[in-house]
Amino acid sequence: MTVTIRDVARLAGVSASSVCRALATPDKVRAATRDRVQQAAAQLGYHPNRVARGLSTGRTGNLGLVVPDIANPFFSGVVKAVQNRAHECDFSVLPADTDEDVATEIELIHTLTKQVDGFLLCAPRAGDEDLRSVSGDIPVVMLNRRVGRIPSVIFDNADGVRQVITHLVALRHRRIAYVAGPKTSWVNHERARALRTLTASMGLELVEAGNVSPTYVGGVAVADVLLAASVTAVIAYNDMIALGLISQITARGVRVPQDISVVGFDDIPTADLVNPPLTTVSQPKERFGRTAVDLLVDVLGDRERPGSSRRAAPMQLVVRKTTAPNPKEFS
Amino acid sequence: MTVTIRDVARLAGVSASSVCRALATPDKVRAATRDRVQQAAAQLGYHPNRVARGLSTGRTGNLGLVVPDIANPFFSGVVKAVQNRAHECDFSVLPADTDEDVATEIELIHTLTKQVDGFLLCAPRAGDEDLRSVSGDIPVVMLNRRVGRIPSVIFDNADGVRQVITHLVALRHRRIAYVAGPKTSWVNHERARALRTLTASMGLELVEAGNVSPTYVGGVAVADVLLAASVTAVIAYNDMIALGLISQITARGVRVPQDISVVGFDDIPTADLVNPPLTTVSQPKERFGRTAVDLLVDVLGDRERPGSSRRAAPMQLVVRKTTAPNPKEFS
DNA sequence: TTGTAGGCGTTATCAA
DNA sequence: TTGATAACGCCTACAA
Repeated sequence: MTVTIRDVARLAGVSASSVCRALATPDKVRAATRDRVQQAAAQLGYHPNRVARGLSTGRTGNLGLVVPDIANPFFSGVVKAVQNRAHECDFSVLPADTDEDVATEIELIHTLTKQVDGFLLCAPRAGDEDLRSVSGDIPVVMLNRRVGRIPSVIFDNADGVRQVITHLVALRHRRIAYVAGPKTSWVNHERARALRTLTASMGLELVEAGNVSPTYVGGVAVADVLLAASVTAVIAYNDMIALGLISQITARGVRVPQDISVVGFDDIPTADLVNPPLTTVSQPKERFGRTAVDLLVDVLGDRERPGSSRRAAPMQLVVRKTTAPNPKEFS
Repeated sequence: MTVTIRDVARLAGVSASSVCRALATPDKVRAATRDRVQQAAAQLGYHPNRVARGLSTGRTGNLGLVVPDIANPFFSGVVKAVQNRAHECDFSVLPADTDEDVATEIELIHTLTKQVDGFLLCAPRAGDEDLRSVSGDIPVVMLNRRVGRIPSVIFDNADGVRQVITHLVALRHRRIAYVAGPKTSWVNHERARALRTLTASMGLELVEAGNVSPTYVGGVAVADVLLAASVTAVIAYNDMIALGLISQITARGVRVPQDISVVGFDDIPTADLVNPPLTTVSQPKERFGRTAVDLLVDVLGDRERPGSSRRAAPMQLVVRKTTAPNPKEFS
C-alpha cells in the first residue's frame, strides 16, 4: 500500500538504517550506496512518514498557529505571513481557528500539542493561567499579548494610540470617544489604558463606550450612545465595529466625517472603499508574523542547548492611511 | 516530562492496555478499574499522543483542507464551515494555504498526507493528473471542481449564471460583458461556458474580457477595455475584480449603476457597503463546507468496508442580495 | 476482565 | 561505512 523505508531498503539492497542515512545525511554514506538508495526512493515514490519520524525524534517540523477568527482579515494576514516565513525555515504551519471561544482554544491546543514543535498563539481571550500551563508543556510565542515571561511579539499600542490622537487633534477634535471591544481582550485594555493616559495628559475629553462585540452588529448597537455623547470623533476597537457605527450614524442623519470622524483599528481590505469614509489604522501584519516565527524558531533552537532566553523587539503600530477631511499620511 | 499511558497505568496500578480500554471503551472494563484509571488520567493531566495513536491505528482524526488563498473571504468562509462540521464529526481540520501556487499545492499535500485521514481540496489550478495521483494515495474530496471520478462538491454554476442573467435582463440589459478570472480556473471555465450558452439562446450579446488576476488590480486593469466595449452590464469573475472595476470606471466619470451595472461572484463581507453599489452573487459557503465534510467522512467510513461509492448532490448558487437600481431578492 | 506481546515507520545507538 | 536493535507512545490480538 504505502511505501515505507523498508521497501526502499529492499529494492536498494541495503538496510533500513542505510536508507535513512542516505536520505538524511548523504555525506555519511558511500557514494554508490547513496545513489542506489536515492534512485530506489525516487522509483518507488517514497516520502518519509512524518508522523513516524515525529514519534522517533520528537520533532514534527510543524508549527501550530492559533487564531481567534481566521475569517478576520487581520488574522488571515497573519496566517499568510507566518506561513511564508515558516516555509523559509523549513517548517509547516498548522493554523487553527478557535472561533473566539476560550474552551475550543484550549481543546485545540491539546489536540495539536503532539503534532507541532511549538505554538504561535493569538489567544486574546484565554486566561493567563491556561496560557502559562500550555507554555510549560511546549514552546510558545504569544502574539499581541503579554503573559508573564512567555516570549511574545506585540505592537506598540501606546505609540499607535498616540499617532491616532495626534491626528485627531490636528483636525481640532477635543472630545473623543473610544468604543471598547471584548472586555477580555488584552489589546483592548492596552488601547484603552493608553487612551486614558494620553487624553488626560493632553487635556482632552475621553468618552468610553462599550464593551461591544468586535463586529458590524456591535458597531450598530453602540451608535446611539455615541450620538448622545456629543463627541466629534470616535475611535473604534476595530474596523468591523467602525463600519457598523458609520452605517447606523449615517442612518440617523448624522454626516461622517463632517459631523463626526470615525477611526478603526486593524484593516479590512475594502474598508477604504466605504462611503462615508472610514479612517483606518493598520498594523504591519507581514513583519508581525515573520518576527513571531523567527522568535519561535529561536526558542526551538535554544531548546537543544538550553540556557539562553530571548525577548522580542516590540513592534510599531502604523497608521497607514486616512480618508479624513484633512488627509495625512503616517508611517 | 510528558505524561504517557504508562504513567497513568502505574498510578492506577493496572497495565497500559487497561488504561487504553478504560479510556477508549469504558464499557469493556470493570467499573472500579475504569474509575481508578480515569481519575489517575485526570490527576496526571494525561492526553493521548495523537501522533503515536496515528502510527498505530493509521487514523489521525485529522482532515486536510487545502485552499488557494485563506485570506480570500470565500475560502476563509469555507474553512469555518468545514471546521464546524468536522468538529461535530470528531475530526480536527488542518487548513493549508497554497498561495495560489500549484507547486506548493502538491508539496503541501505530500507533507500533510500522513498527518491526515483524507483531504478536502480547493485546488482550482493544479493539473488533473496531479490530483488523480493524490486521490490514489489517500481519500480526497474536491471542492468546486470535477476531476474524473473523484468525489466532489460543486455549485450549480449554470443555474447561478441563469439567475444573474435573468436579473440583468429584467433590468433591460442586452449587451453584457464577462470579465474572466484565471485562465486555469475550473470555475471560470464553467461560468464562461454557461454564459455563452445562455446568452446565445436568449439572443443577448456577450463580450468576453480578460483573463485577469482575481484581484482588485485585475479589475482596475480591465476597466478601459470594458468601457470601450459599450456594454451596459458587467459580470466579474469575483468581487475583488468587481471592486477594482467599479473604482476605475467611476474614476473615468462613468456612473455605476446608472450607466453600467456591475455584478461580482463570491462575497466579501463588506462588499455591500461599497459606493457606488456592487451587485453581489454569493455562494452558500456554510452548506458547501458541511456537505464536503460529510462526503469525505462517508468516504473514510466506506474505506473500512470498501465497495460503495458516493456522489455529492450539486449545490445551488444563490444570488443573495442586490443593490442594483431595481433591487430584487433571489433565493 | 486483565495482562503480555507485537507492530506501526523512523531514527539513534552501538557493534561489527 | 554498514547493519542489527531498541526506542518513541499507542493500540489490538491473543492468551491467561
